[in-house]
Amino acid sequence: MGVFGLSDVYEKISELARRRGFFWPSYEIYGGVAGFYDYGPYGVLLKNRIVEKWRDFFVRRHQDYVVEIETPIVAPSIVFEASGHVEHFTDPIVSCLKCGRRFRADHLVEEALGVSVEGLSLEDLGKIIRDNNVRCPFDGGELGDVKVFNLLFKTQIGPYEGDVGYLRPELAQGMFVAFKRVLESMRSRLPIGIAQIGRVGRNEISPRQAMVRLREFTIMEMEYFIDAEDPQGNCPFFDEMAGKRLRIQSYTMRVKGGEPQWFTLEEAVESKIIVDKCLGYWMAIGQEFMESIGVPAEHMFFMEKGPHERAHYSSQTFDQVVKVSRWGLIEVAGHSYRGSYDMMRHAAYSKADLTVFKPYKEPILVKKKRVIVDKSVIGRLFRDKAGEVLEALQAARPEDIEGYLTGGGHTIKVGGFEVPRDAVKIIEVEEKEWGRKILPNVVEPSFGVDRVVYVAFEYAYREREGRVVLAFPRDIAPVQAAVFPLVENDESLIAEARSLYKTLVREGFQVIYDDTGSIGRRYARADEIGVPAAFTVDYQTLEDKTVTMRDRDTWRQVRLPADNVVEALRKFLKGEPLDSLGTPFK
RNA sequence: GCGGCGGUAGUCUAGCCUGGACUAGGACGCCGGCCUGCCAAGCCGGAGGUCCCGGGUUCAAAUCCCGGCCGCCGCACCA
Repeated sequence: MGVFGLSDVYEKISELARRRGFFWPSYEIYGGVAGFYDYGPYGVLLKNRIVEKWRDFFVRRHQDYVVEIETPIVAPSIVFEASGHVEHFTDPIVSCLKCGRRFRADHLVEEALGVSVEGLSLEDLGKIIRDNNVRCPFDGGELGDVKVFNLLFKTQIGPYEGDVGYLRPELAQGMFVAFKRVLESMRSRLPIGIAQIGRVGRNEISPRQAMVRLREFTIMEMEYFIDAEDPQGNCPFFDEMAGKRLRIQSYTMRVKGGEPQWFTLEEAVESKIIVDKCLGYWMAIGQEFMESIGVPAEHMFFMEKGPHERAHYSSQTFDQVVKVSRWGLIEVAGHSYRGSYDMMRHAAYSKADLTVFKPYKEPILVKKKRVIVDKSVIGRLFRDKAGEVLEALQAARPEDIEGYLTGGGHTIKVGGFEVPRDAVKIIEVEEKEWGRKILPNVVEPSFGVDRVVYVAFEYAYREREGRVVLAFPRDIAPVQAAVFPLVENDESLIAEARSLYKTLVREGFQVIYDDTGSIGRRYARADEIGVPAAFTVDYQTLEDKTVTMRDRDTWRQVRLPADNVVEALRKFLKGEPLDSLGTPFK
C-alpha cells in the first residue's frame, strides 16, 4: 500500500512501461546512469500528445496574447550570471583532505556547532570551519577550502576554454533574452505570453524517483509579461475562469498544519491568497490541464512556498502538486510571480533597453523643468573637460540644480566640477507625454513534462479481471484505434481489416493492426497500451459492410457501417459515448 | 553523499546460505505453423541469457570476498 490510501503501483508501472515500450532508464547496456530516462515508441506518442495538449491549453486558446518560441539549450555564461544562476544555483561543499569524501559545508557546520549559517559567504564558512576545527565526520581528517558545487552543467563554446557555456536549467532566460525581438514582432503590445517547450539540464547531486527527478528533462513553460501598474488590462480572460474552484494551501495555512482549502479563483485573488490575477488565472488553466490528463481535482492542490523555499527571483510561488501512490505529493508545475527581477538584471548586464512603451489613450500635458546651459561659458571655462561637464549637467536631476540656484550659492557642484551659476538656468516647459516606459513584470507557469507523463500513466493504470488496462483520457492515448480481423486465417476478413486500417492511417490516426492470436488476446494487448477504440471486421462485414467498435473502458461493443468509422472515431476521441455511435452488439 | 536491502532471457522468477552433475530450470510474453464466428483458449515448432561490471579466492564461482555501477527504502539534497 502506498500513501494516501492509493495502492502502490510504482513497480507495476515501471515493469509495464519497460515491457511495452513507454519509458526506461537510459544507457542500460552500459549499466545505466542515474537521472536519465529514454522514451520508447509508445512513450513518445504519449508525451507528444501531452505536450500538444499543453500547447492547446496555454498557447492555442490564447493565441491573441500568447506565442511560442524556441531558443538554444546552451547559453554563454553571461546569461546565467545575469539570471543569478551562476551565483545562486549552488551548494557549498568541502572535501576531507584525508579520505576525499565530500560534504555540504553549511550542514556540517550546523551539525557540528549547532548554529545557523544561512546566508554566509564561502569565506565565512571556511573561517568558521578553521576557527572551530571542524573535522571530517568519518575519519577526523582535515577539511579543505569551502567550494561551491554548481548544479549547472558547464561546457565550452568553441575552442577557447575562456568561452564558458552552460546548459540551461530552465527555459525562462531564453524568453527574457529574446523578449525585445518577440515583442517587436508581435507589434509591441502588453500583455504578452511567450511560451517554450524544451530540454533543460540540472546536474543533481543524487537524482532519484525514476522520471520524477531527472538530470535532463523537458519543460513546458510560459513567461507572461504584464504591466504591474495596469492590473485591469493584464488578464483579459480572467472572467472566463473566475468561478473555477482551486484547492490552495497558503504558506500560513501550511505552517499552522492546515489542510488545503477550496476557493474560487476570484475569491483567492480578492482575498490576496494569490497575489496576482494573472498568476491565479494560469493556475486555474494549469488545474484544468491536469484534470484533462486524468487527475481528479481532489487529488491535486496548490502549495505555496515559504520565503526561504522560493527561488531567488520569486516573490510568490505555488507548487502544483499531485498525489501519487509511491512518493506522496509530487510537483508537476511551479507557478511563480517573478516580478521584474530577470528583466532588470538582463537590462543591466546587456545594457539593452528592455522597457515597453505603453501609450496613453490621450497624450497628457506634463510640466517639466529643463536645464538650459550657456555652452559658450562652459567651453571657455573648462576647455577640454567641457564635454564631461555638459554631460554631467544633463545627467543631473533638474530639481537638484534648481536647489543650488535657489540656495544662493555661487557655484553648482556636479560630477566633481564646479559650474558658475550664471551659466545655468532652469526653465519650465509643457510637454505632451504619449505614454510611459515600463519594465514588465512576469508571471510564470512551468510544467515538468516527464512528471506529467508519469502522473498520466499512474492515473491511467487499472486492473480488471486480472488484465491491465491503461485508461488514458481518450485524447492523450498514444494509439487511438486498433483494427482486427475476427480470426487470423481468413483472407477476406484480413483484406477488409487491412483496408479499414489504411483508411484510418490516411485520415491521420495512430492505429495498430493485429491479426495474430485469438481476438481476446488482441483486445487485451490493445488495452495494455491504452488504445481507446478497437474495430473488428467479422463475417457480417462481408455481407453488409458493418464492423464492431469496442470501448476499452467498458468492453462493450456497438456495430456501425465501416464508412462511418472515421467520423465515429473522431467523435469518440472527443468524448462522445460509445452508444451514440452505433447499434448495440451482443 | 551516508546507511540498509537488492540486481539471473522481453517480463516475473528458481538456483546463491551449504561452490562442482547448471550445457542456468520454470512461467508469462514474443516469433512461425495448425486451429479458432468476439475478450490473454488449445496443439506443434522456434528464437531469446555479458547470471549488473571489474578484480580476487579456488582445481572449479550465478553461488564466497573486495571495489564499482544501477535500483528501491531511510537520512541528507531538490535555486
